[in-house]
Amino acid sequence: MPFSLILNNIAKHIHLTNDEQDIFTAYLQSKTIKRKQFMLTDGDICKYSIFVTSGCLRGYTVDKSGIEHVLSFAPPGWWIADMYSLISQKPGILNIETLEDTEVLLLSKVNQEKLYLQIPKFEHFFRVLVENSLVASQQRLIDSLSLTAEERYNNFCKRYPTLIDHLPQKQIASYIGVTPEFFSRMRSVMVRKR
Amino acid sequence: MPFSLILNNIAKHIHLTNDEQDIFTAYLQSKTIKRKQFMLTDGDICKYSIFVTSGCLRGYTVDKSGIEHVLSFAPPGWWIADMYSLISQKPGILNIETLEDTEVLLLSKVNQEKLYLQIPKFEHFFRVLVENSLVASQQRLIDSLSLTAEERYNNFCKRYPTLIDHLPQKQIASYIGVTPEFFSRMRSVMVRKR
DNA sequence: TTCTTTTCTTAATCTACATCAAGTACCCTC
DNA sequence: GAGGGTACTTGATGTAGATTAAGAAAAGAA
Repeated sequence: MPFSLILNNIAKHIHLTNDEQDIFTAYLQSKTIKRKQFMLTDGDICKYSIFVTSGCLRGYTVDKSGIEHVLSFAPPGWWIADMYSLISQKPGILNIETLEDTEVLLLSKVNQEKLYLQIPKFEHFFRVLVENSLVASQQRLIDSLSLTAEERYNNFCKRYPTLIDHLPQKQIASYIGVTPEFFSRMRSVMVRKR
Repeated sequence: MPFSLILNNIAKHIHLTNDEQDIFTAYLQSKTIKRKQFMLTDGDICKYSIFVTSGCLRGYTVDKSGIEHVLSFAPPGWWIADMYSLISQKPGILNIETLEDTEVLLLSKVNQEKLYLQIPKFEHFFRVLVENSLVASQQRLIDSLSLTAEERYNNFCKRYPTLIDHLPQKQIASYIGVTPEFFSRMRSVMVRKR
């Protein structure tokens, strides 16, 4: 069943009865997307929380000089959305794109709110989820203020071990906040150091 | 009454009966702190969410070169805590210090959890609060990746209009992520531009 | 008040990283 | 297996902001 990953994920934080599991999964919409497709683009209103069951996505913004900044990668078992737009239902600034062929489960904002009313435990689940995102986001902000590019790269390797050999270098460069040229040079220096 | 600010704050998101208000305020602990006192230091386990009723606090980390990085200011009406430590109950990395004589209300983690059980609406309230923090934190990360120091300063002025003339420049410099020297120079250039 | 400490300014020099440019190694697709 | 993107490398030069240093101004403490 395609739901085992998401249900195990939830079971880490709240216990659902079989009936509740059925209610929940009925609210989900399953989707398969080819690589390099957009699930959301700059200016869209974000209507869904996306849960990844296979493949990988990235969320990024484009600044006024046209440079892309990757905010997050979403390998299997992770959620991704434009939180600003999802909450406010105003046009967002995030682009969400598949990096390879990908399967996702969509939970619409409308269904998410029904879920809060029907099964209040989900308020708890999503609160915990958002708390963890907040901690990660704050830590990344601290890192970007206080670490060198090389240290940020080492942190990235720890945080996303499955992604390193699996992702174009320019995407990693964008995530840690340097140009692909500098990233390439930095890596060759790191290899020489050993 | 010292509770009107916090109750109005909550009323923006959930409705509480008079009884519920009483339960809630009974969980709060009121405190007055002189300026330059620490409410939390690096390595402490964070036991409280802090709500500011008057004065001002700042939360900052110190990196390995000894440089301080301000993560947030907390003027009246704002919450502040070391979220990582509060959630995990492990030693945190944040220092929380009063910038002037300050009055706060403390909600202990223990009481917060009792509140979730007794008045489940508070799950909703704190979920929304954390969601908003997450959006702000992500926006600040995007800003730090894509804007110049001058643009970040302009954003700061919009976000914290009450604080600008009221806060030592070095604190603002630390928040936007530059040295006090560079900040001073930048401001004099900005004045000349007009 | 005077003394001490902290904050702010200005200037010279330095560095991590960006930009521009050109070449090389890949895949994909037909 | 030839052509055309896209990804990666390497080098020369440019720049935002850091560092160091020293003096001026402001704010607390006594």
